[in-house]
Amino acid sequence: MALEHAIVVSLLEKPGTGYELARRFDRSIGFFWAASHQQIYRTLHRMAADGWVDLTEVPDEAHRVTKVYTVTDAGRAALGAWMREPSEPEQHRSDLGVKLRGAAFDDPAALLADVTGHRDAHAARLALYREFEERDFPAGETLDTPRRLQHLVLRAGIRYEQGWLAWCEEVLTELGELP
Amino acid sequence: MALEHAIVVSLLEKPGTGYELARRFDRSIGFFWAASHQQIYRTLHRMAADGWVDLTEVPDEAHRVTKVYTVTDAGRAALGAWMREPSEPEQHRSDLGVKLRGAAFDDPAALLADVTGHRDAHAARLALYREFEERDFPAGETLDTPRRLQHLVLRAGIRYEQGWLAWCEEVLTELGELP
DNA sequence: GGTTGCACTGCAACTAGTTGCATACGATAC
DNA sequence: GTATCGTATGCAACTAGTTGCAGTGCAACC
Repeated sequence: MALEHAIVVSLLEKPGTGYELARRFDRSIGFFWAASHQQIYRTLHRMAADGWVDLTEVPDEAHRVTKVYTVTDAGRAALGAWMREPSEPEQHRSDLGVKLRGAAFDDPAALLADVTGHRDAHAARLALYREFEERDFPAGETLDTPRRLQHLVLRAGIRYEQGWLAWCEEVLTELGELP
Repeated sequence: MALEHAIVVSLLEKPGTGYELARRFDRSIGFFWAASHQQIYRTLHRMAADGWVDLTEVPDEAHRVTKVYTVTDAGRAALGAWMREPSEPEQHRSDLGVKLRGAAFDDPAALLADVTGHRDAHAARLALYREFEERDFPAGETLDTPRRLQHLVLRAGIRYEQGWLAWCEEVLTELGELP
């Protein structure tokens, strides 16, 4: 499991509240590790109990008390230990894969709408990632280590979306050619 | 959720016992939808209660009673209904992504072993998929509809592994170039 | 003839993730 | 002035998935 670790990394990059974390998980980090706000709040409680994070109650601009979390040395050590452990190769689960095999017992054309939707979603996300790449990691520029690491993560997202997009196109072509 | 649906598809392809299903999920179907035997047994019970499958107790070669499951009309109808529903675009979760961003606060070289392991795992799986493709879907041969659909599913696996493999290589190169 | 291995089924307890709701405050909309 | 929206935190109940264990019975090993 890596939600704890993803939270540690995000808080090392910048301390923040549960709500802020939830928003980061809707964007940057969330592109390779999704989590809902309920999950985040619950995990933060556990992490605080385990001593991975400290919290300070801080009034925000609207004078309401919010809880700002910071990583402790213990949390950082736990991250280091986890980074040195081997992890499982990524495993994909594909609804469309199941549906395609199911289509042998039904009408393959019934899948056109869903595959088209996936293609569009992957295309949109790919476009977004490419924008990030152009904006944050322009070619020919020398980047420092943290930026190069961030770029690598974005590269994974780009390759991932490219792969699915190309596959969706392939499926649409094939489905169109079936009797 | 698609475990029920994946089981329906597998049982439509060929009726079988829970154990046989578990083995199929270790191979073919499992390449795009993993499930443990405990999950499968539990789900089969629920599906039988819901009338999606029928079971007949059949003695195997060793005269022990095993339960062979077959899809009912209701199960088949449920599959058809699900196939017509839109599904979520696939979402990836990557331990390595988290680790790479974490490496900014630690030693990036500590990741070399893990990334190498992922590269090897993806390369091995890609080789396996390519073997399947050459064996079952030789180029230039005309295939019937179910086979073409199966081939498309395998193509997804090939593209997926290619993508991750290329990314791992990219990461290893970059990590080697860091100060 | 005991051990090991595999086919086969399953329970119990756990962790992870989802869904739906509740609450509270300030700002902006109309 | 009240309705609605965004920030912020959280509980409760559920579904999904994992881990560890346990039992039966055949076959083959040696």
